[in-house]
Amino acid sequence: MKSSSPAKSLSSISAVERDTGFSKDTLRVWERRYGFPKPSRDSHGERVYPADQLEKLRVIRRLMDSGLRPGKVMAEPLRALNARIQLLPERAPQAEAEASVANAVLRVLKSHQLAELRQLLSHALMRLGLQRFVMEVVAPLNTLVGHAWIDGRIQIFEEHLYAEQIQHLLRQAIGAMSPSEQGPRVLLTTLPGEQHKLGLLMAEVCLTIEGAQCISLGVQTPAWDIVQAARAHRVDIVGLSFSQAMPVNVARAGLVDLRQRLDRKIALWAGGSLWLRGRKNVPGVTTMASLTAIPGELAAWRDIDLRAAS
Amino acid sequence: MKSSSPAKSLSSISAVERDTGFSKDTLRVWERRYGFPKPSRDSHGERVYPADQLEKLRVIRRLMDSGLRPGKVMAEPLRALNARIQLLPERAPQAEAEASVANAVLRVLKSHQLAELRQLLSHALMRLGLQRFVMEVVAPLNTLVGHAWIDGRIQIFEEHLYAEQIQHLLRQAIGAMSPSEQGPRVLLTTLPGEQHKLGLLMAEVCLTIEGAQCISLGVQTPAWDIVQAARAHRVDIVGLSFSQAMPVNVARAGLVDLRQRLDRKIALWAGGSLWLRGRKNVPGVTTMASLTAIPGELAAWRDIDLRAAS
DNA sequence: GGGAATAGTTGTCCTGGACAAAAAGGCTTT
DNA sequence: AAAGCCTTTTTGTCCAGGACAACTATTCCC
Repeated sequence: MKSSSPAKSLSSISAVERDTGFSKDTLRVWERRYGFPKPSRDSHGERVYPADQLEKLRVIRRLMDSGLRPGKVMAEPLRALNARIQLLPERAPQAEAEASVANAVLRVLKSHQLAELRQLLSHALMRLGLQRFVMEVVAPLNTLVGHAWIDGRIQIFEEHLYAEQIQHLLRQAIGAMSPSEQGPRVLLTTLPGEQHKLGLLMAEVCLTIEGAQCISLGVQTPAWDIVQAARAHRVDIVGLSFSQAMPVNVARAGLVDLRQRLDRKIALWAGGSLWLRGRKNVPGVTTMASLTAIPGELAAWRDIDLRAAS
Repeated sequence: MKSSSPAKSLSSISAVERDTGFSKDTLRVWERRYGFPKPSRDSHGERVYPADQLEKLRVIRRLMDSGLRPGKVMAEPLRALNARIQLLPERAPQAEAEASVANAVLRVLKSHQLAELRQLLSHALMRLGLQRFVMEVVAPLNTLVGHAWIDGRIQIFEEHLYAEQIQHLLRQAIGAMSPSEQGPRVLLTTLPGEQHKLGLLMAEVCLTIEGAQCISLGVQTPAWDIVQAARAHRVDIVGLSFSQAMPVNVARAGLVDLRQRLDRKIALWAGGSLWLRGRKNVPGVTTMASLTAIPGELAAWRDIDLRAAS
């Protein structure tokens, strides 16, 4: 459908930055190097981006998130870029039962029926129980939804809506559990730059089920404040969540820094899908690629703690 | 308690941008014009900001938010700026009872007793009811906590913990309300750059109480995606939340842009504490400085809608 | 085949200049 | 005193083009 609006929408460089997430510096240097985007200029000589270039930039964003480099894609016409998206490696399907739930969620998400989405998710929660729901449905769904966005099968706002609903569900579940009084005290948060909240919430669910006392600070707490909070709340463990979005070396540097400043007695755990790749461990930090590792690590911690106390 | 800053905490210009909200361009031009901030340079010649300058920048942010201009404050030493802050008209909490709740929350927050904090908040919620709790306790508390952070009376992690607890409470409350089937459909989110979620949640509570159907996308949705979502979900109203953290002109530019792209029939509402200052309205956008304005605006919308239908 | 060295790619930071939008100040008129 | 209008000052954002470290791809050698 060709938009019938006669007014051609033009965007300033800051509007493009807001919409695409590419910084002004990046947009300017691309223009210099690759000749795209090539905005026209207004009377003051400032860049003015037409709508079609903005659209191409959005496609480029998707391709880059799937690993392509700008030099390759910038020169190609929009048609070729769309073809490339089709060729992206297909996702490996999950196990049978969970795959059907996941696909149903994706379908409902695309049909924009909020009530159905809520019902579907809470029904799965009831059927499987909280722990299995988180580990077998939510965790795979997160990556599935992420990939579906790159493929263009769903849009950003649909991903946002999904994340919001899951958050609602998990928070209610956490609230319904009575907080333990005796398990290890765990401080949960992410480092600055890591915005993904779902990983944190899933970890909180699993930890609480296993009898830990969770103190969540939400996302993006600077290292120094984590140290302060750990001291103030006298926690036993500091747990950090990392998504794929964060560069491995940034994460690693943050962990080394934090480990150095944190009291030796406090355990430092790093979880999240980031640790699927990159095998090198940070000394003094326990990394977990999956939520399923949590019960085992908690048991190990209890064991060590018991021995230290005796 | 004036906590000593981390021994040698140095920040890059992008870290300062993230922490203070002042753009890199602004920070550089201030250095050129006023001689402050005056970062040292690393081996590459790149700016490196010491912690005390960052602290002064945060105080400046607070003073500018209350109307002072940079030329005035930049030259003064930190001591004088803190004195100025004392003179600012502190927004008096509404009534006696709520003020005592607010102070109690602040005190418990600083004593790091999570259980007491939870109990205090949920007790206030029970006593006042959801609507009064949100309007008379949570809203003033948000600004109080924000100010206390700038003044150094509480630390970042304490603010994070507060926000996290409120979020838990409000989400549970929203989940407990049965969604309406017939009220106006409202899409809720924030523009990129605005990370504060509490304002959004408070709005969702008030709107749901008044019988609207809320569809929340969480924070930071690009304008283009808001337009797509509004169309897909056939909403009547798009509601955006803005905190003090966002520069007024950035917010205004975003609203103008969005209003232009959004279907004329869809109402655009902008709420949040940002609109306390800055009186000029954006044409075609309804701005609300307080949650208390929501019922009235909803009634007005229903009135107009009824008339349009007949 | 694996690992190290080399060559290309890419985002962010730098300087210093320019200018429009907004605010303040001065002045006259109701 | 309040309201309007003009001038001056203040202030944030944009521009160009250069530099460079961090990253990725490729080649070469064992």
